[in-house]
Amino acid sequence: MKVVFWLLDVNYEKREEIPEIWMWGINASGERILVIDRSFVDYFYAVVKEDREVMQVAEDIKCQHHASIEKLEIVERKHFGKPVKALKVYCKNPDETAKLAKSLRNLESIEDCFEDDVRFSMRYLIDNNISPCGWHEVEAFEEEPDANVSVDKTFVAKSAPKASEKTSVPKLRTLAFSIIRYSREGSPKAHKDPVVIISTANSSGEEKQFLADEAKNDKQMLETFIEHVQKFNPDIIVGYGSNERDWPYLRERCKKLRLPLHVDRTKTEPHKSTYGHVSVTGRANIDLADYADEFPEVKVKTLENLADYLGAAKTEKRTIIEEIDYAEHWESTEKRELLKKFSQENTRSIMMIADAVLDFATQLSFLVGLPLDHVGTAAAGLRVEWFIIKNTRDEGELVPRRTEQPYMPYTGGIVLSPKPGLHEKVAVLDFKSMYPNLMITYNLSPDSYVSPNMPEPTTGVYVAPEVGHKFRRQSDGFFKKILLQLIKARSEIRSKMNEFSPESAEYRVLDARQKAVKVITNATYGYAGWVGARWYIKPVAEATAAWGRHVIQTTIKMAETAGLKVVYGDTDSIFIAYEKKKVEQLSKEIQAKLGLEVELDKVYERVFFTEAKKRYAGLLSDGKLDIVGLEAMRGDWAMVAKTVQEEVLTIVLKERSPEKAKAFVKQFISDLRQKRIAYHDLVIWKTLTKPPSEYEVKAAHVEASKMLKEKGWDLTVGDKVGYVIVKGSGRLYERVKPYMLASYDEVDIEYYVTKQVVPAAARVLESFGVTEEQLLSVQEKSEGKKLLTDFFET
DNA sequence: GCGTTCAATGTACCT
DNA sequence: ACAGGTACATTGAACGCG
Repeated sequence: MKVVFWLLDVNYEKREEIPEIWMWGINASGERILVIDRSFVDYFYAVVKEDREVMQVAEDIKCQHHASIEKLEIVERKHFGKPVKALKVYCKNPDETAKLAKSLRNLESIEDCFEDDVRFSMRYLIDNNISPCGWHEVEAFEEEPDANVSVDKTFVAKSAPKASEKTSVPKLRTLAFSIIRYSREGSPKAHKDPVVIISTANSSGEEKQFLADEAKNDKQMLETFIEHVQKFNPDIIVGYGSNERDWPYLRERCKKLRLPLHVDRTKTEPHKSTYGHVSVTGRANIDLADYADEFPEVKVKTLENLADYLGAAKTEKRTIIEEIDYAEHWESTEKRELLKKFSQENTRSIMMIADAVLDFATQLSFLVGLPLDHVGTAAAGLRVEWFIIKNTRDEGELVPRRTEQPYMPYTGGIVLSPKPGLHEKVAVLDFKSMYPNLMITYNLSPDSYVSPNMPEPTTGVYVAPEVGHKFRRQSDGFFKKILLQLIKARSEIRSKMNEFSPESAEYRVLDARQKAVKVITNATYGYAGWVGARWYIKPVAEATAAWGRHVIQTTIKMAETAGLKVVYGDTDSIFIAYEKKKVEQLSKEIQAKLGLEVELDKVYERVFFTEAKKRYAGLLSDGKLDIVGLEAMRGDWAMVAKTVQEEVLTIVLKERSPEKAKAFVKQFISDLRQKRIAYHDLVIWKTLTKPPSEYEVKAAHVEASKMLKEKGWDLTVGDKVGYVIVKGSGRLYERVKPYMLASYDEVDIEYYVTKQVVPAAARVLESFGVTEEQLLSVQEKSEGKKLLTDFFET
């Protein structure tokens, strides 16, 4: 019978020594099904040395390793575009593929072995062109389901599944959860500290909370929670920080309580995979923290901040309870209610983020071919890499091994020094997807690179400016093929989007898909220059950047020749005085001369530059302000400084009144000194980028993290530390306190005045002759009427 | 011995 | 654990002065 299913998860099991691929899916009628394929045989490639007789080498190996080799084929493949003869070695036991490859690699007749590092289940997906989060068809027969497997039906595949045309996404059951752990002092430890609250919410709109008993025993609660998961039987489980915190804690806690944490579909427990995610067999476990980078506007990526950004704040003002106060809240009858409410709110926030992110996650998984639970934890470079692996199969290109490479930096894009001050009517012209298009135009790819010791092809080469790297003109490299395919796909998706209303499910899915395509397209250049890339060839990235410099420099010259003043530019954009006709004409000329598309990205009514690069603010015709690079956009400045700077920019750009801005700043400083500003707005957040012991100099946020550690609160690399500066003497790092451990009275307000608010404001106002001293002076005359004495203020 | 100078360190941003 | 280019605050040792 023909079975059609949408692939949710895949894993590999071995039953009676037979390797099985298990595909967990959903069929068109919404049944949860398992499709088992017992026919797939793992393999790897052994590339034979050029001077060796391939047949002979094959015979020798077959004899020598007949016990572990299922079969052996002689094949033609490519390695960085170069044709090679290889043996495709099929292995009886997938668990021993790498071992066998390792021993063959030592053979004198073998150059190297490849793809033994592609895991069995990924091998299966790639070879059969199966995409997670996509629909497939398979000839199969139904089998009696295993008692330990919770699905509606189980099938055994008679042949490999085939991708289907269907592009919809089935209705998925999603369960969100968050936990509250009780700890009297410091970070909770699973061996002693119980989980006291688990809050859940699901895609059917139900919310359920589980509580420990009065003696804080959590065993029964955990049991009920596990039952609840099984009963709802979700396809997707979402949490925030769940891979690093919740799952490991629940696992350890359950182990201690001798309770099997059976939340999956096969009665096994969540397990940490090599990719860093926690895998729940038969479901997709997703840690939404892995998608927090999708929201760069949110600087401190707490659950609350993300939810607020996504619109939670509009509905209701929540009370945030710090982890440090959980125990106290649990102990008090009234406060416990607040804690319960807070916990449920957290889960609601998780659901909200899931709504904002899951379409994208699904489409990314479908595009790059990594299972839904892997794709989130996979770093950008690995997402690109799996996409390449999936899409170079038909090329016959072997997947290179990851090798240790020396890091050699190279020159990147050009940044122009801005013309400081205010400018009226400035157009921003930029090249559409400049790097991907350069890679297409000049065939920049790992397999089309012509190294200095290679003979130049008769059909000619492209020679990159400045750096001189050569790439063959004829026969497209796989980067070019892939990028063309991606760009075409995106424009097709975007035109299809027009057929639907922006509110429809179809539109949402398509939008998520075009976003996924864009992400992979734009990351390809970065991938090319990444030393850790399997297909790392430095000249590919270096030549791309060199062509980019050539293009932007040519563009600048053409603009100037056309009589257009260039005010600023960065990598793939130029800011020019806006003269409609001339700019339109220029765009056409650039397109004709360079073969790349330029776009009039925006026109600023007015734009402000300091002398620094990468920092400016522009006013758009709809009254919106674009602030770029300045303190107001940074996460490591106190809110007081950011809001003041934003207001200053607004006044200066909209009203052109530095005087008014100055008055505003002075008023604000006065308010600040009178403590009329929220304590929260004084907190400074900085990331701990390495273990505290590895810092070479003392730093405020590191000292703050040490103080937290003293109190038992562990922070790990990547965490943000929130601190305030308190009164006292000595270096800054000697006057720091974690914000939860300090009070307003201790705060050194003058630090915030002189080192946060004034510098942020002066960054803008100094261009207009307003000095830091003037902002700090108390008796300044208003309305801009300056007295002689104003110039002598200190 | 003390204040000043400046390269190094560290973080976060832009395209 | 995608690239390079850039700004800026703070540290801490070298430096200059006397």
